[in-house]
This record gives sequence, structure tokens and C-alpha cells, in this order.
Amino acid sequence: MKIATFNINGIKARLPRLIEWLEETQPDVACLQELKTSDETFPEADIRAAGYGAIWHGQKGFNGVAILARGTDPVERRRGLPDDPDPAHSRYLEADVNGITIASIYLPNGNPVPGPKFDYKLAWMEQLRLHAAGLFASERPVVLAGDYNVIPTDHKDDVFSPTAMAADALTKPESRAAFRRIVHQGWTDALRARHPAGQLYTFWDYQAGAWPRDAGFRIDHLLLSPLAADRLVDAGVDKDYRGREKASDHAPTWITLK
DNA sequence: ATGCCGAACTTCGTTCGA
Repeated sequence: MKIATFNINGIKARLPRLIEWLEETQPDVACLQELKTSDETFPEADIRAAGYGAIWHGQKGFNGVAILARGTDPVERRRGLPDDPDPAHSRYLEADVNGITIASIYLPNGNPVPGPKFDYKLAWMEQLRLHAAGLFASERPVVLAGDYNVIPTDHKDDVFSPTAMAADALTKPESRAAFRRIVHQGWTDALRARHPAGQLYTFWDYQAGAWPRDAGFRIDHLLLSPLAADRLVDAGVDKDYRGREKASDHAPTWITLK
């Protein structure tokens, strides 16, 4: 079973790229972020024609998350976090697919630092931590997939330049500590578990030639509960999709479970 | 210190992203 997460940066602008990726890589589940479209304008028919059932939590202009399942309909469990600091933001969707609980997460960016957006990021992460604790305690196979907007370490395999990113909300100690507080509940960072060493960038900025000079970093993560981690077979980043025409600034990131 | 690039609405500039 292949489960992927993909920040598509606008599902309307990216629809041909999305369908192409679904057809070429055939994920069983695809968690999408940054739909940038309202519930009413989600391209359900195109997704269904590609062979996927879908649920989505849209928002006009920005944010927005979805869960797609090949040949079946995800069974929705929750939209939005409990006690979401700003329920107007569509950033969390949770469903069951084939016995696995799967969340599609679009964690706030948090820039500039300091400021209200950074405060919002940390508040949101605290609510995610509380909700994740409940999921963990359920002892189900759970996959928390999405764009966490946190670069876990300063290692060159996680970030092209710690110096260039030092003032950014993605690397601030408070962001990393909040991420660790979740992971240390007992979750497995699937990409790093499968590849303890080696570059695993998932994002390259559109600006300043970041893609051609490979100036990327790792912010898209799949966290696995113990019952999911026990089934982990492989994990990777579909890096070549970042180099295609009209690409998202993120690359699809995936795991396979037995 | 700032903009770079790209998408979408607030629509020929502004806001947001990371």
C-alpha cells in the first residue's frame, strides 16, 4: 500500500500535473495540501475520472487539504483540529482508508519571526500535539502525512544551507522543539527511518534558482504510529516531478506499507 | 536590506507562500 503526500500549490493550476502523477505512480492514498480553492470548485470529476475517491476541506485563495483513495472513498473522521486556533484556515483532514487512519496536514508557515503568524504556528502545533496523542493512544495504524513547514535538523541532507535559513520559521528552535514534542510521543519519521543518511529534500523555492542549484530542504513528512511503522517497507521522494513544466515547488513524498 | 517566482483574489496591484 503506497501512501503519498503532495503539496500541489494550487489544484486548479496544477491539475494536469496531479492527474499525470496519479497515473504514473498509482498511489493508493494521496494526501494533498495547498488546494487554494473553495469546496465548491474542487475538481471532483477529474479526480474521480482518474480512478480516485476523494474528500476535501477547501478554502478560497489559500490553504486547503484533501485525501484521495484509489478505487474507494476515504471515510472521513475529522476536518479541522479540535480547538483549532483559527478554524477559518483549512489545514487538517483525517480519514480511514483500508483500515489505516490517515491525516492530511498543512501546518502554518509561521513567517515572519517574531510575530502573530509565528505565534499561530506554535499554537497550531500544540493542538496537533494534543490530537496526535489521542490518535497514538488508540493503537491503530496511523499515518500523519503532510507539509509540516519544519526542517527537522541543520544536517545538509535536510537543508541546503542552515545559515541561509537560520532566521526562518522553518528552522527556529521553537518550531523544531514543537515538532520533536510530537515525534517523541513515539511516532516514526518514515523517510528518515528508511534512509538514515542521504539527501531527502522535498521543497525547492521558485526563486533565486533554487531548483537548478539544488537549494532545497525537507519539510514534507509522514509520521507513523507503531502499528504503521511495523509495516514500513520503503519510502522516497519523487524528485523529478519538481523539474517538470508548471511544477509545484514541492515534490511528492511517499511510503509503502506491507 | 530587499527582491527574486508563482498563484489567486483583493484583479494590471496586493497578499500569501517558504
